[in-house]
Amino acid sequence: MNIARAAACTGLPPKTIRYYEGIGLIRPRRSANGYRDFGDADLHKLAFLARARSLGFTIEDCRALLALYEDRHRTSADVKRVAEEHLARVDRKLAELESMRQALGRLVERCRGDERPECPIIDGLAGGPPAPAREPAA
Amino acid sequence: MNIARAAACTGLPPKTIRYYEGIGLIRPRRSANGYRDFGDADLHKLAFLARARSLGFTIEDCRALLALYEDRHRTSADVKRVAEEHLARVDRKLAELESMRQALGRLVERCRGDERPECPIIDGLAGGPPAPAREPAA
DNA sequence: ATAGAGCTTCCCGTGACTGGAGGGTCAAGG
DNA sequence: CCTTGACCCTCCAGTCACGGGAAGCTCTAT
Repeated sequence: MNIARAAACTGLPPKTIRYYEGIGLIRPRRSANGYRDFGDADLHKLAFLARARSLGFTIEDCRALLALYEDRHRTSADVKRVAEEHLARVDRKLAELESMRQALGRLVERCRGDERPECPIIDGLAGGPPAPAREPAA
Repeated sequence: MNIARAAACTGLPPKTIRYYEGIGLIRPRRSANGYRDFGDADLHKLAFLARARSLGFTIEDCRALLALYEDRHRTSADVKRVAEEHLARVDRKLAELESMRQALGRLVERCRGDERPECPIIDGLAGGPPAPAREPAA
């Protein structure tokens, strides 16, 4: 199977598949004409990679997970450790994004968005105090 | 004020400050010896940039926001538009991360993490059906 | 005079691709 | 047999927002 069909099967762009080969994640055979020739095992690995990437695993995580996928003597503890570390990263990122979202939301909320220049967003960024929501600090 | 002190004042690393000058966000004067010399206006801009970046605005957003910050004829609508677009990006990213977190959490939860090779995480990545939480699909 | 800290510029590397140039291969149609 | 167009190949450069480090100049204190 050539690269376009492998791409269609796995949902990965051809460029990405070539990239994965370049960094050693897969090793498809080559036809006599030099074209890549993907077998079932390659397709399974590519689909595996596509799912792992869609869950946010890094390429290096994927490399480790693929090795575990192919190792019949793995332990589920090994797999779980990789996944839990990633989960922790995702949770940290989520917390960071949520705090951004909140701060940003507060600023946007208080901006009238009219034709005048006064703007709590600019003021907030310029370092004015966070400014209370309603009361002008009795 | 030299770069190390400007860095201390704004919380930005010297490297980042040089980078911001490189891409035209700030234009500090130069002393006779060629050292950068930061004035109050530069420090304000740097602090502004630090806050905007910490809210996740891209460098190009920051460029636009700085221009609005310095434009006394801006309208708050202009500012709000930039902020709302960013807010929308943050919300999309949050939704994406939350869905990742959920899928990932489901897999991790179901993995016993013991010494045996059977692993719902690997199975999930390998494309086994999502597999119901408890019931084996009556 | 010298040591050490601080400043300068310049270039390379990051992650995970994506776009494009330049060129070989294949199948169909004239 | 030749051409056209759709494939395929490799290699290089760019993305984003910096960070590391080299090579070299300047300042301060001893």
